[in-house]
Amino acid sequence: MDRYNFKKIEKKWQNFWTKNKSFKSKIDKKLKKFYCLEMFPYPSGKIHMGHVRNYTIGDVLSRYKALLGFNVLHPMGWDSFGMPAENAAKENNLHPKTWTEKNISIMKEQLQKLGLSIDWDREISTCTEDYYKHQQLFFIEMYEKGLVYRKENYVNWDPVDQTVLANEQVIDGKGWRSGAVVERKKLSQWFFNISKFSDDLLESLDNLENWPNKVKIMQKNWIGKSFGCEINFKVEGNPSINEIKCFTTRPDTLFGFSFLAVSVDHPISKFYEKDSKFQKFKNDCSKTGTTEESIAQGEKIGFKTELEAVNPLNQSEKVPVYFANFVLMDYGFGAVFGCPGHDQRDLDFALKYKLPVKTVVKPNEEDNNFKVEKEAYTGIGTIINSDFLNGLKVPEESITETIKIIEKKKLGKKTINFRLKDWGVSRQRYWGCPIPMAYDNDGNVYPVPKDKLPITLPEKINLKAKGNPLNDKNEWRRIKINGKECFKETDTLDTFVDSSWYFLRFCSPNEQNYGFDYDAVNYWMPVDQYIGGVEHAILHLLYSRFFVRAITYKNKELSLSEPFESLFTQGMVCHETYRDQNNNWLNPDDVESVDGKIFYLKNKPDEIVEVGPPESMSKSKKNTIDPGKMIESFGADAVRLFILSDSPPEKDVQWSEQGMLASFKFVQKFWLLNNKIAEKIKNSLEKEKQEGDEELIKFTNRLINKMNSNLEKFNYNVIIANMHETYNFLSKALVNEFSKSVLKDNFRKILIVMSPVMPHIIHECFEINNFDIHQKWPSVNKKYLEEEIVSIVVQISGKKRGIIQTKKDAEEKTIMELISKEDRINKNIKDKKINKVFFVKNRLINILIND
RNA sequence: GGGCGAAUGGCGGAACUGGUAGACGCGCACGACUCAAAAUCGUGUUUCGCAAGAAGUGAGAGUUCGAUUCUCUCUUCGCCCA
Repeated sequence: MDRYNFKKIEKKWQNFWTKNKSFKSKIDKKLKKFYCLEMFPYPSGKIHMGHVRNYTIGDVLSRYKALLGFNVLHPMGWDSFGMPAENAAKENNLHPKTWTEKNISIMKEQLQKLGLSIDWDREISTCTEDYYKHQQLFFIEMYEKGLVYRKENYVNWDPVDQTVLANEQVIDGKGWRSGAVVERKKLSQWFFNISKFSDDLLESLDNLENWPNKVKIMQKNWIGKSFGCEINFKVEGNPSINEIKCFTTRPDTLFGFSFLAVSVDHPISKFYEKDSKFQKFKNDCSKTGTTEESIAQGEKIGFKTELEAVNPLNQSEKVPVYFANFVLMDYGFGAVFGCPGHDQRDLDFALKYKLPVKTVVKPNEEDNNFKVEKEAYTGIGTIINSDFLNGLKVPEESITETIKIIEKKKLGKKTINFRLKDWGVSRQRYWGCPIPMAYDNDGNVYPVPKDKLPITLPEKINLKAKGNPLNDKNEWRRIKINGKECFKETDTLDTFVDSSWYFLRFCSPNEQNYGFDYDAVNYWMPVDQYIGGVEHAILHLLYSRFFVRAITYKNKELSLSEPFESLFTQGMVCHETYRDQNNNWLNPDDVESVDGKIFYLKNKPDEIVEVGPPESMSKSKKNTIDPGKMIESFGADAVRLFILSDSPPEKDVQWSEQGMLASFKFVQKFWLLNNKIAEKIKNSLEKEKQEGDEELIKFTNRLINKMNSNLEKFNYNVIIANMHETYNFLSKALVNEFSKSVLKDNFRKILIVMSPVMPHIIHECFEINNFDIHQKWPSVNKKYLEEEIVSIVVQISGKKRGIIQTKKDAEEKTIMELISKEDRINKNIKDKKINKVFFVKNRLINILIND
């Protein structure tokens, strides 16, 4: 018998699927829909193993649901705007569009070689005018609904890339791509008013029952709702400044007040603008980034004013007022009261400027002489040294009680504060969606009229210019609005905007007049299963949730609250790392080993290679495996099989050459088995009953049952184990004779349940056996799940002493009789007094004896 | 520092709702086929022990007739936030 020629057969079925548009999805209101979506890729060049894992998981689910009779939508597209295209363009003198399109065609071909059940007629690419023109209309609509605004804001400025960075793009105070130290810079920026929905975004998390808990917790922390109180501090020293308003979550520590710190952008700063020392200080502050992390870790610096703030709970106490770099204007009111005893940041500041440290909370196990010295105490405890607040339990009682007192004395009021800030969407980049706004010569802002949309990107561009290349395009910038000469906005949108609604576009990708067709979205949405990496747990998912709210806001035509009904976050694909004697990273291809213990450079046994622990595959560590090569050498079915086999999908999986080979062998073995069975079916006689029938029917039903529950629970690694079990069973069972129809029918069912994982070979098997290739998922006959003979575990005083085979549903008495006949078990009980017997039907008997 | 999660053979990992721990795969060992090797097939493989048996799911306690599973404390690791 021939070896299985995966190249020929995989190609054959991929062509078949393409030609017949086998995965084309159409709205059919009679059918139950299932929208399966994996996070779409950035077209960076070639697909990587992470993609293979992500899309294989989604494909198994899609094929399974389709076999179950769902109307499945399984689309694919490209998140194709973004900086890498611009960077690559600079390096290679290629236009970002050319570079992107080339990558898309390579990656699309690779994905097709994986045999994914994707409706390619719905392919979208966010960098095309056909996509982003709708996004511009959304922007205008959001502007009209008051969800978009412009404000001056500090941004993380990367001086090398000449761009604004989002907080998460700043790592250890440096730009994630350039590595340059990030500066603060004030720019006019466009913002989405995401904080308008803070409460809704938070509360609705509870309804997302099929989201991983950890993702919900991360989002909750990110939104960061906190209760606190705003307090008005009386200020003396300057007749123009009477009061400074602060937000605090810890009003209960007011008696520990030893300074008041305000942001350099606080309204009172205007009184100091002429002060050259203040100017210098302000300048120094701009060297710290704007992330919470860089503020927490950076040096705390202050600028002392002549002002004094009065402690509202103790009018006789006055403390100095500082400008400080760790206070941000966009949190609270740009002012905080300093309590060094119970806030580490405040303590660092107080120690530096020799301000008093007052202890007003003690841990429960300490006495009233407890004193804070080098470390602020932020834990639970009791209020001390605080006059009428003394004795209150920290934190709940002390905070609520203090707020009550403050409100009663009309010094401030209870407030809710969110950590979530509005979403700054302006990027000083060429390769993004142009923001459809314009300015006249006086700086007035106009939305681009809808009939002048879309604003398309100019094709010819000089990317080598510093800063935003669109700034130089004077001709392109001109636009007439209401007869007035205006200039287009040159900033483009954050690419997170592109991916915040692509799942809507997939519902009606060819709709020309609007971003989506209402009927289509009302039918397909929400996404029933969203699958992707946990690294997008916060931003992408939060932004998408916001976007759905923004679109449905003041819009009665769409009833959609959440974009993603269920979420599955898959683990990463890891590989060992290798380094040579000079500490250079090495490719797995350049390394070999005879015994699997000692590794050396290929063909150079003298050059020993250092083996590091498995880490997420990355180009920088060179521990990547190219999926294209793997598919080339082993075939798509084998690669799909392996990527699912070794670990549960939500956990990291380690790439293993041996595991890959084992999966390849399995496909080969299965082919031989299929041919044997095909032969056997042909030669079997149609008899009433044959010796192997019963066992085969039982096995098949159990297999389907296991497959059902493992598929529903995403235990895809166990499914592969079930497939191996099936092989082992069948190859042994073949010595028996079967009745023709029984063998045929059961083998057909077995093939169906294996088809989601290895669709190519199974379709070939269908064909060889003359089975229809359009099958339905088989149902389980529960009758065959039950055993007539069961094994009962016999425990004596909790210890396993033996196993007894008996008829199903046997009573305790019967079992005891059987035990008395089994010497090996009985010797443990005879002559002993039986205290008690625990009996679990069909499972176990536990006999407690007196020793 | 805070939050979340994990820990099972030489390795990756199974185990329903508390009821036979180690499914399945890798590796390893032995055997068959072969002049030989590869490939393939078969058998075995938690540890200690010749065996009977004993121990065993990161460590320690608790609940229970019975705990990988539930509770508490600790250790280590991972992820996220700071």
